[in-house]
Amino acid sequence: MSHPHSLVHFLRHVSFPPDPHLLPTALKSCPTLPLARALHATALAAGVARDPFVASSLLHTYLRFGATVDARAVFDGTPRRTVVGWSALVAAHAARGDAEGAWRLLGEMRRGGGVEPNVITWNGLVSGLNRSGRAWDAAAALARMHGEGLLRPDATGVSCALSALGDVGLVSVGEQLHGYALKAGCSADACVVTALIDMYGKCARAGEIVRVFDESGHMDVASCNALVAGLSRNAQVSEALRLFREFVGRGAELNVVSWTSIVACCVQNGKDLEAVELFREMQAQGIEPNSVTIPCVLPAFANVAALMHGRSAHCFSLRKGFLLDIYVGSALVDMYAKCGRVRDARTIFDAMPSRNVVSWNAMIGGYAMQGEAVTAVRLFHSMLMCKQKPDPVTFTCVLSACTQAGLIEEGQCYFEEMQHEHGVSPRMEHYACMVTLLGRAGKLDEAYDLISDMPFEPDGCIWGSLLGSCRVHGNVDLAEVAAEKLFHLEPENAGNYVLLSNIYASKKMWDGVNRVREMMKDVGLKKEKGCSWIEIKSKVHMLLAGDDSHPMMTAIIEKIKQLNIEMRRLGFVPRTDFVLHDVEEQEKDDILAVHSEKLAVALGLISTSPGTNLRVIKNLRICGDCHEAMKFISCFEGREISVRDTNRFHHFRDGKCSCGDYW
DNA sequence: ATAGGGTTAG
Repeated sequence: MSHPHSLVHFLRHVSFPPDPHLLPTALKSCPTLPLARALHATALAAGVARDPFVASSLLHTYLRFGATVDARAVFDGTPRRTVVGWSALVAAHAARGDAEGAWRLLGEMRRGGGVEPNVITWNGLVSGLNRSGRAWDAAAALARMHGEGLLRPDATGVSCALSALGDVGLVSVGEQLHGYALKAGCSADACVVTALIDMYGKCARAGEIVRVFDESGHMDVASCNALVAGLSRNAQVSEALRLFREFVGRGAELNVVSWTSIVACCVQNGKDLEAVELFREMQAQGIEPNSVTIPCVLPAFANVAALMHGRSAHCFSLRKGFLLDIYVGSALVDMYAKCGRVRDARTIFDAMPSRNVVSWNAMIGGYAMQGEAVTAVRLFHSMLMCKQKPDPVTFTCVLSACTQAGLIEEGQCYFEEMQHEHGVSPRMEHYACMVTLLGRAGKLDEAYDLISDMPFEPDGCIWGSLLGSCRVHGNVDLAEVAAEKLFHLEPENAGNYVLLSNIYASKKMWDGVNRVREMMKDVGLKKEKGCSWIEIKSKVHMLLAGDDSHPMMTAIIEKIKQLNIEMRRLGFVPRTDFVLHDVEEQEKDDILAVHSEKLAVALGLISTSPGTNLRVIKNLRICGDCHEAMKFISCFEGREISVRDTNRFHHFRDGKCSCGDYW
């Protein structure tokens, strides 16, 4: 039966009536709805459509293609309408999210058909509603099943309902169901245990998930997986890793879902290098990644710019046919864009068989990150032409593109259009983009007015953006306003004090400088550790500011010293004003020397052959001094260097940067 | 005819 087409061909062209024993087999493997209809016509012509086996096959085949009307017509023509057919119809309506239709059928079967629903009918209803995202209806259906007093929900129904409750965060109902499962004696069922772990995990009850798992007392792989996912959701990455290692050690039969879960867990909790390592280990264990694993691991490659790993995931996906998958495609677009290969990203994007809002956002965001604002905006218009509805993320991408390129009127235009033409209310990040857009262009008062008119409380990013712009344009008054808010919102953020101090210093307002310095002594400051990644010969190196643990650190420092001498000789002046002011003047050079992006570039210079391009990723924004230094190094060493900071890409070449120093 | 676990953009 591997060639249904030939079978259909046979059935249509034989000169004697088709065998009712053959039709169900043909229907079972029938690949399309039109062919099913053709087979139905054949059956009618041959007078066998009412044969119980043929009719049942027709019913299920129509339901498989979602053709509920055809299915119902066939069912009504059936001599004896049994609970099996009714159940299938109810489940199909529920699975399409048609709760009302499903309930109507349930009533019809009892009154019109004189058939009582059984536990399978109810379970099918709960399960279908759950899968179609009608969580409330699913919970209500289970409650009613219980309320009817005739049927006790079994493990299947409880599992489905728990799954639905987790999705909408109805933990109190979930707890009641947990209690029912204990009473009904199905709380040890493997599916119920897994569903409980899943439900508690989605409702932020990290303690409960471990308790349920421990009490279950046996190692079911799906429960293990739910546990890892639950811990991941609740940011307990070390606990998840510890348990995963324990499962491996105890010889649990972990599958591709288990490995995908732990990889996803690491990626979602900022442990990119661990994710890369686990992905490698999974394959060493003989578990082959599938089309879910790939989009899980790709962000890890993107975050540390592991282009070679990303490329091999691309090739693997190509061989496996995963490029047809919208998740895989979107994640590849994002990965290439974040590795600075926006053209490769575009190739993937153009070849995708279908695109959703995530795919478009990834591509538009990719251009924005490159500072290719015009292309980003053009693509946004193509998106609208393709009838793809934009979402809040789309506008974050479009507005940030405008910000990078100083497209002020355009940005303001999209900010208006977003609200009035696309019905997207501005969120914090949209205001942050607008404040940056106006502030960079020197329209500080307009930026301040916008903040004042915000319908909700501005956060630290908003005021931080204003403060940064005040630094660029030397506005002390607004800087003091912004800084006061920031000292309140994020008192431990060292950068804010430094910025304000720098603004005072640039105006020679030494009283202000001293005042800020005093404040810094009083509060416990937290500086986020600068961290950069560079991929050299398929290996990703991580370099931390002020950390000398890299095995090649002596050579790296030597290289930086040598570069500093050359820079000095050629008239390059270090921008020491980007350093914290609580550092003695003579130390400033040394502090600057260990910014992580410089360590990464130095390592790249001494580990690759002359002329090789270098790609560095950094967890903070690049500082002005490093920006100048990169320009110099690109020229002096004859290298192309790209640095992706939290904001965008900087491509250094022949002493110039692609951002045109506007950042 | 019904069941539980992993996925992409900012």
